[in-house]
Amino acid sequence: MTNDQTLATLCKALGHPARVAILRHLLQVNSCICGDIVNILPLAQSTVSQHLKQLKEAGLIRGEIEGPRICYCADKDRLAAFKNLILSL
Amino acid sequence: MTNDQTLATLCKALGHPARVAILRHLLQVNSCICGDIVNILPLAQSTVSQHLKQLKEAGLIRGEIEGPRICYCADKDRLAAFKNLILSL
DNA sequence: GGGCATTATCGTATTTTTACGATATACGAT
DNA sequence: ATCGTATATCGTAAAAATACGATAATGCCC
Repeated sequence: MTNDQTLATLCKALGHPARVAILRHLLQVNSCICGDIVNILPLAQSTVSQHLKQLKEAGLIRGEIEGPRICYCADKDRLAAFKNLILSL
Repeated sequence: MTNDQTLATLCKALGHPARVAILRHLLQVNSCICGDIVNILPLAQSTVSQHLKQLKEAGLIRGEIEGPRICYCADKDRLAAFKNLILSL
């Protein structure tokens, strides 16, 4: 994957306000909540799950199984790499 | 427009490798070429024109009429604002 | 094991994006 | 005025994104 493609992929992942909001929230609350995101956003649970999947596929967040629930958190290394790619423009 | 929405809009504009390539090229060649972009990318002229339109609508590039051709250049202020929004994450 | 809570996935409808060719528009040059 | 070049726009087809409800899957607790 070229740098341009990586950058485009990461940008695309953040190319929706809901996903920006999700990432920002995960960065704020260091403890990784998940169902709370559904409560915060005005979207159905399945829609939030889809957005989470897209962020996960882009590598911006990770999800760890924790009992019956899944605990998401931001991948700060990946975010840092994203910032560097943007700054390289 | 909230910060999240602005960030999402800018990210969406760069959420395609062709548009990343266009922006990067405009930043490299300070003189604003246009038809050259069509030669560089493996895309039809109309498709390139559409990508330019999206970048222009996001404010990342500007187009100035220069005789029969239109001269595009990157909007460095807007790009700087984008970088700041990303860094604020 | 049965029920409860949490999350993912499926199916689907609607909208948006992407890409192209064809056509229109604008301008300089002849 | 006509031609050629450069760019935008239109029309359209195919693919992808977005959103939802319904359903499945997972794991705790009784």
